[in-house]
Amino acid sequence: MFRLPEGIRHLPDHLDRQAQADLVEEIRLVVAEAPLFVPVMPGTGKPMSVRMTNCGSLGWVTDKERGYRYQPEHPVTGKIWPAIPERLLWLWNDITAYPKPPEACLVNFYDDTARMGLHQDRDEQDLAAPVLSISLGNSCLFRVGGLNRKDPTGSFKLSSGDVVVIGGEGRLAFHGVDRIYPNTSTLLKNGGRINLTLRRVNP
DNA sequence: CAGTGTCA
DNA sequence: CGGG
Repeated sequence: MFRLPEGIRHLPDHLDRQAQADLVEEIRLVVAEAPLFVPVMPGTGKPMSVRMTNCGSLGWVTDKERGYRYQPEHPVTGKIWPAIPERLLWLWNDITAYPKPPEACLVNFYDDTARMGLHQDRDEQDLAAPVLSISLGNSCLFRVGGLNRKDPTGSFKLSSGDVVVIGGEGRLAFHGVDRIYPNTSTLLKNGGRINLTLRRVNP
């Protein structure tokens, strides 16, 4: 039997179509300034299947030598990240009510074959802050486990406009994306899925 | 022997 | 399955 960890809340269809389209437009501007890059595994340098960028005062990056970390600059252009769009800050306040604003908004782009293996979000110093996840575009199968990699897992579908809050005991739960369902949304004209995750890094 | 990896 |  699998129980979703306490602190992980799925808010289906939280954003209406217009709100989703507005976010996509904002993300287009972010990507124009901070181009998508291919993250690689620490140590091996093996590329991941997603492409990513960030906005905020800090962005999550990874490379072969230095591994996972947050830094103020884009790893390719060396420029500071664009600001987090205001509507995302409103959403963070509305949903989490966390007293400090997010410092990083990780933008993950999944093409229809991309996946994300089970992992924990533990590169943030402030583990008391929740992570807020927003799904745009094609649906995906999202998998959640427990605090240990081998704990039992369960999965559910995430659709465009869904929001997931990952906090409390679920904050360090393993999670990942098993697969993208092609042609399940018309929001992104070139297909794929965008996931935005808002994170507080410093306590 | 793990890995925000891959394949059957 | 197997790089580092």
